[in-house]
Amino acid sequence: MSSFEVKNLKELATPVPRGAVPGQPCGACAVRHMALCAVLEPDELSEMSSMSTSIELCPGDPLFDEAEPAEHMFNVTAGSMKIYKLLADGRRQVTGFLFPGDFLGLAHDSTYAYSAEAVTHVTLCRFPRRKLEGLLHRFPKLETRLLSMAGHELAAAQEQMVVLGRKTAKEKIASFLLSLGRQAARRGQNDNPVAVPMSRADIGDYLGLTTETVSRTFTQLKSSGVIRLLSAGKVELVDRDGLEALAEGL
Amino acid sequence: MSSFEVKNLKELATPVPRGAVPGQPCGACAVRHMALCAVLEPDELSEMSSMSTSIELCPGDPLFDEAEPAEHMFNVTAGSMKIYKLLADGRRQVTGFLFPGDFLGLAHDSTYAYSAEAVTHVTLCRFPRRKLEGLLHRFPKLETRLLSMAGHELAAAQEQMVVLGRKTAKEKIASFLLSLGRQAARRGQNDNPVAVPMSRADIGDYLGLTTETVSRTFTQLKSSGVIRLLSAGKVELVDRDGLEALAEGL
DNA sequence: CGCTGGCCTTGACCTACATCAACGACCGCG
DNA sequence: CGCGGTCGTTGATGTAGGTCAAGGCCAGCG
Repeated sequence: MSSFEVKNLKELATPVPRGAVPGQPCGACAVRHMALCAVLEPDELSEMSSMSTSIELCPGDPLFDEAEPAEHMFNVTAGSMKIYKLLADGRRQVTGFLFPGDFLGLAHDSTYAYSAEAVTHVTLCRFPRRKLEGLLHRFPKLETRLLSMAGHELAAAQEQMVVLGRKTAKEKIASFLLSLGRQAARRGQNDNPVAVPMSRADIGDYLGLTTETVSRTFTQLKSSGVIRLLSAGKVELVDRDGLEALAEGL
Repeated sequence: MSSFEVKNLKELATPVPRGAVPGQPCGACAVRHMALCAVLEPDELSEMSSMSTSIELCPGDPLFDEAEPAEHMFNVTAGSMKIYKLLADGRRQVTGFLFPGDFLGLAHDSTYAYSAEAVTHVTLCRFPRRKLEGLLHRFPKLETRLLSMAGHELAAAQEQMVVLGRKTAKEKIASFLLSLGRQAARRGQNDNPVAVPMSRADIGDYLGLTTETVSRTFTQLKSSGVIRLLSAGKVELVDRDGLEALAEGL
């Protein structure tokens, strides 16, 4: 059994409905109700499905790089990804983590505005950009849906600016854990213990901290009893109210 | 002559085409080609115009507050605004500055996700949210346009995350000045010297710094000869290449 | 079954920026 | 014309978090 398949099985072993099984039609997709395509009727869906390809990535695999021509758009169906931007000297800012149902590839000009890379084993639907844009025009409700998703992302981006610009390390980590929990709950997954599939380095690059500070802050929260660090990247939120107070600096 | 009118005259005295004159039809609007309504035909435009009201604000006037029911959407036609979020203890993060042509009021649920306040004297078009949403559905190209504007904002938000999370004070200020210049150029205004209408405190709250650090960094950039501080909130970018190098940390 | 290479954690030290405080410039106002 | 308030600048000092360095833990592999 190859290492790839082991990883795959691990993913599938989680107790939660996962995304599209490659080769299966969209109708069976576990994340359709959260994804862009949630608003489509069966016949419209099959049209959208006919222009999509299923993609799989292993942890660390890049999906695309910043400034590359944006020829595709994607929908995450299982696993988690990170998107990030780099400075010339290698400093990195992770601008978001993506989970099943999330859309990926909105580019305001013809190139990607950020790089995207798999955090866990990931499956995605891939759409040729041009074709999907055509579909958006033929099905305005798809465009409405995308606008609403973009509005969500914009609000999340502004919230993240507050975290980056005005919160302390402890507040940042507390906010991060709560936000992971909320996102998991929205997808109908376990939000306690919450899955933290990304590395300390990724978390640091998301919150504007170093891995050392992330690590220290985790142990600090653990020592004060508001969280417990479990194995396999799970964190138990022991005192959610306390965590919420910490996140707001109260 | 009231102080309000004096301020108004000051605004109008700038050498650049300003926004809508209250009472004038949209057809005469100086920022229409950059605004949401750019894509409408004259008859469609008059329909949109018929649901809009013209609004004026003096510096410091609030337009709406975070968490307030989002009953309107707006289009800035002249002047500049700031949008921001507050933490419980009063820490503030300015998430953006808005200029003529910018759209304002995208709320993902029924309440505003941030507060908005005038920086200079400002004029806006105000649309009832429900009516504008109806128009979006009747004119899908309006929705396409809004989606494209949201994509721009999303890209800008991600760029700002890099600034907040990974740049030093000097890099932040350099990036900020260049970004102000680019935005001014896009609106066809002077980008050198660039207008910096907001206070040091606002800049600090935008960049995740204190007013003291903003001030010190300005004088540092001035001393090293890359900028000159002129009167009336103008900054001359003496060495734009140098500033660009600084902004990227080179 | 011991080696190797990622991650994560912990410790000692340092620095960029915050904080606290004073003061100058400007402006509308009495 | 002198007064008070706001805003910006500058200086002295403090500190949160960065940097540098050393192990610890664990999984995959020879």
